[in-house]
Amino acid sequence: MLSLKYLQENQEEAIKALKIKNFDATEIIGKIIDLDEKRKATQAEQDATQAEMNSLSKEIGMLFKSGKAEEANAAKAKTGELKNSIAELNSKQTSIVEELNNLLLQIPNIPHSSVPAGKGEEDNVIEKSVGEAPSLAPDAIPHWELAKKYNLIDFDLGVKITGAGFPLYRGKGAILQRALINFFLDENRKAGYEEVIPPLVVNEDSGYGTGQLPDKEGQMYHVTEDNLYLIPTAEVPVTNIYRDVILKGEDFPVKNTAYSACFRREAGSYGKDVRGLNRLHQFDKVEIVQLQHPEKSYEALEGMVNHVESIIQKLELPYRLLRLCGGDTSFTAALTFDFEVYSAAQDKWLEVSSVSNFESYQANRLKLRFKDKDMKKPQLAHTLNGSALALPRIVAALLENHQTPEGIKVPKALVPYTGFDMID
RNA sequence: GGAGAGAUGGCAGAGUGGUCGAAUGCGGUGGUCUUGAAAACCAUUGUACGGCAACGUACCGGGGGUUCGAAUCCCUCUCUCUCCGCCA
Repeated sequence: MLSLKYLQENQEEAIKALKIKNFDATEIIGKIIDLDEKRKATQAEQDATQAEMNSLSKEIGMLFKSGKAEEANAAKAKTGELKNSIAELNSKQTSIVEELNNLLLQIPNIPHSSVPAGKGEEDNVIEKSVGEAPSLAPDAIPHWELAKKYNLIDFDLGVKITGAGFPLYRGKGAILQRALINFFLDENRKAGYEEVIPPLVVNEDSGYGTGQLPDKEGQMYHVTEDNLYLIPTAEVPVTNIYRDVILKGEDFPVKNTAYSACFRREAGSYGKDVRGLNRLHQFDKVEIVQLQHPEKSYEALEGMVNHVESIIQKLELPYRLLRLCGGDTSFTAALTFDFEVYSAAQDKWLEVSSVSNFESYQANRLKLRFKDKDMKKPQLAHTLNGSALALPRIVAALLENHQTPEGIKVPKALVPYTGFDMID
């Protein structure tokens, strides 16, 4: 969420910038600023009353100690009224703060000045397009058929065991998964990211910390018995490492990478987009997370984009880089770049990575701050994350783009990890 | 699953109803001394909100209660540890 202070100091600017995200903030920001005035006034009144109460209590203690029981009891009589008004002010304050918070949570992150206006996918800006779609044989087939042909993925068995969207990888298909995970982790480690293996299940606090709760509650699998949630991405447990943390300035940059299985209910997605590996309930992903000094977060974003790009290049896949427009940038991001890989057999672009700078939007809710020696008060850090990379669509693109009449060619960089150079 | 113990500042650890935002030790920061460092000594060292400031208010795992007054007493939840059981 945005900080109150920012909104107070930059009201006009914020309203203008949020229009890029097609969000009219005029009314809500006005309400917030009014409410905060109320909050301050009520707080001041409450503090003063409490101060009076405190000193009266102290006095009573002294009186009792010095044996003046009568005076003490007289003073006691006065406390009842104070007590009532404190309770009253307190409940008033609680509801003001609650309302204020609710409103704050409804405002999306301010988009970066370079975010283009636009309504949806079609307005995203293609930053670059690299590599050419391979000229496939006329009988080229989509990955779900390739997966069957070479016995790599058994979707039917997944349905039998669990349900749709939970594929079973086998043989070279399973090895390919493991190879990709290790390849990605190694690449990330070489780029300075510390590897972590986080829990795959998180508690409510963590869900709120990264903003999955309360708004996206329905998208996560919920273990009601223990009130825990299956993670939709490693971003959740990894970013929550830093919840309620105050870093030192010299700790930056903090760089973590994690492989995890990801679980998404994907309630409401049906149809041809869910064919094969395009959209799953359980999938594998290697994530990168960075915490940065506010002055350096955009430099870091660029570094992350370049890093992800280098991995895709090593996989020998044709890709393009998109700068998301306001309408397609997520609620919490300030600037997002998407990588899409071309699937020749499906004749469509598949999103394989999304790299975003959240600036202090996530950090504010997480209470992730840093403090330099010369700083009086802790300041919010910037958080960034990206997929490096998500497996299913990479696998789909690898199978489809590298298919030959003899079999599927494994990219050179991956061979040391798979132990074979051809799937046949 | 059963029985018990516990949760206090960056860490360790005192504090069982008022003078406690909290002793003490360690750590951190600044300084004195030193050619430099170490040691020693001195000072300082939580977060949030309000206020130009002085200062005020809140926070001793979370929530609720008793009381004029709660870190301290009561209830409840969560978590951690120990033992037993079960088990990868």
